[in-house]
Amino acid sequence: MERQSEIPQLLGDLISRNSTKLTEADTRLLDVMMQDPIRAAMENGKAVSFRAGVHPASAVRLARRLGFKGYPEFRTFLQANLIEGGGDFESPAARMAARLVRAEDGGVLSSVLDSEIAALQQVRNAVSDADVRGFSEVLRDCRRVFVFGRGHSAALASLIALRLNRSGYPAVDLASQMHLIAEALATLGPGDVVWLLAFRKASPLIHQIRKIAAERGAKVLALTDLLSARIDPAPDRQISVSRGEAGESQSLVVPMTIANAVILDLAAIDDGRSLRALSGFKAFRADCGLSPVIL
Amino acid sequence: MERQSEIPQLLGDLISRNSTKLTEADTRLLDVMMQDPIRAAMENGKAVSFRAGVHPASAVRLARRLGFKGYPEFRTFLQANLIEGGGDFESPAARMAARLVRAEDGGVLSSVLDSEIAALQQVRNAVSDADVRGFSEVLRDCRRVFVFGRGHSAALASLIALRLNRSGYPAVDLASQMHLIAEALATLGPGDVVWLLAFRKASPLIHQIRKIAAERGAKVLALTDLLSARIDPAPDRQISVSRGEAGESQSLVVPMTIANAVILDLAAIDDGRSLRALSGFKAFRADCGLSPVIL
DNA sequence: GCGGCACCGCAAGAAGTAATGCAATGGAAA
DNA sequence: TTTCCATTGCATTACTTCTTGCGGTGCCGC
Repeated sequence: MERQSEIPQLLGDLISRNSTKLTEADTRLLDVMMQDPIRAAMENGKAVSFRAGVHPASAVRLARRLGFKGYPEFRTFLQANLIEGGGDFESPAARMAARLVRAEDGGVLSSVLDSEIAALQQVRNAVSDADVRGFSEVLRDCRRVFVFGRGHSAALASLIALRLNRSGYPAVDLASQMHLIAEALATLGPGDVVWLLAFRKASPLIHQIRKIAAERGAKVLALTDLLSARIDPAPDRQISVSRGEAGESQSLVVPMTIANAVILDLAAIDDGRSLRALSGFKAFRADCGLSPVIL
Repeated sequence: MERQSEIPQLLGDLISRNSTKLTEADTRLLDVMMQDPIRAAMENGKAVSFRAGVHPASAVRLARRLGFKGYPEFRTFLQANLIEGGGDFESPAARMAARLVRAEDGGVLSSVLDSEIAALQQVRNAVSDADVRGFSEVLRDCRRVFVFGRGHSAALASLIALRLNRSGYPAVDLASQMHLIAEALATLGPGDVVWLLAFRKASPLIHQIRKIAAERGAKVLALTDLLSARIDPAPDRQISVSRGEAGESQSLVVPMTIANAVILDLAAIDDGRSLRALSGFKAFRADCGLSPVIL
């Protein structure tokens, strides 16, 4: 099949090449397709031809006329066009291949960078601004925050608690207070928020804490990967991100970035509370009289 | 079907709503879908399940578990989500416009992602594989590691210490042991390594610790940004990176990624020591008899 | 260690989609 | 006007995709 050697890169190209032999029905079909290429690439021949007001058989014949073996092959072409042309959306396979090539000639660093960047790119698809806003709204309206994570997530939990405190939101890192955890949970009530972090394996403690929060009417935020997404009862707000490539990514880059976005968004919706607290903290540190060694 | 009155606007939403009943196969499928929602919306159940490495039947069952009548209805939902909400793959121009609109009305997430990705890209120019290797070699040949960071860096320090320990390198996070810091430093000697972390403002403690390490013949690694790069006397190895735009990027993404690269590189040059320790740790956790609540 | 339970893959059957032979319509040339 | 040809729509056939009952397997609680 010589078409392979000269696959038109665009639908428009393809049309102009064959414009002489196009019929009335073909035109109607292509018109509909050009108006909404996304739908065209997703729908099946029957649906497209219905929208074009022609018989499904015409869609098949158009595909063949354009040089494809059948309609499915035509649709595959449309899809490939969209995905490739889409800029950020290389196919995962292509991305993986690129990474392997780079990993071969480069060292560890560039391959780590590649995989972190790819993971961050994927966040665009997996997490919406509404998700972030959901978290920040809950935080804005709460009295106290308890952050909890075990293992690697513990580091992230302490960072989140630190940043929330500096933004004027009373936050406690439960993991660093394990010996006081019962006391902390005992005072939990409506108006409090528990922010859970779980990756790769949700600690049983996570579930117990979630249960206690439910009983006491505290809200629950959960930032997890898909492996740890099962929390019962479901958190009030949850953001689940892909755990990335098959490789055991130990990285906290993605969740940390999401947490950063939440805290930044919080500052955008709390009428200056965060900003005031931050500058207050700065001033305090400057002239509190404490030794700089301690700070 | 009452689902119609409350159709979740996003796949993520839908996952968190049903997160409790998701199975292993479901997770694999959703993972693949989240990584490339466009493909997922276009492909049929068979293709998606193949990419996820599960049986097509699992795709159907996932769809039903999520509340759809069957897989086709699930795919229709995915498509609808993309068309109205995402705009993730309109023409490049349209996408750019959409991004601007989103950024204007507060799309914090994507701007955070952009700046983190840009910061990671810069690392390629600022840090070489030789720098990474320099760190990992020092770590490989040392007896003990002391990691130190204040403020935000403290979270990173604890993460580094945790990972080094799991890799079989005795490491202590000094910041979490502030009350014992004198005792720890008192035993410092040749063969020990101090890994310093400093960003935006090097704590005076950093300099004192560096001085003590010099007197006692311990090696010093420093991971800093350019503002905190002046440590006297100079560390044995130092990596200085820009943490992103001039804006007050509080993010630890860049240093964390470099630390990850170092630890990964360490595993590549220590003849299996890291790998053995990691699998040893895994085995220990599995049958040490300790309550999983603690771990 | 033994039942009970949930999950997964398999494979047969059901549903839906695509392809093709055939007849009807409409237009152009003889 | 008649004939021929292209194109469309319909209906049937062929094919792909989806669904579902069944048996094997692993895990948890007893």
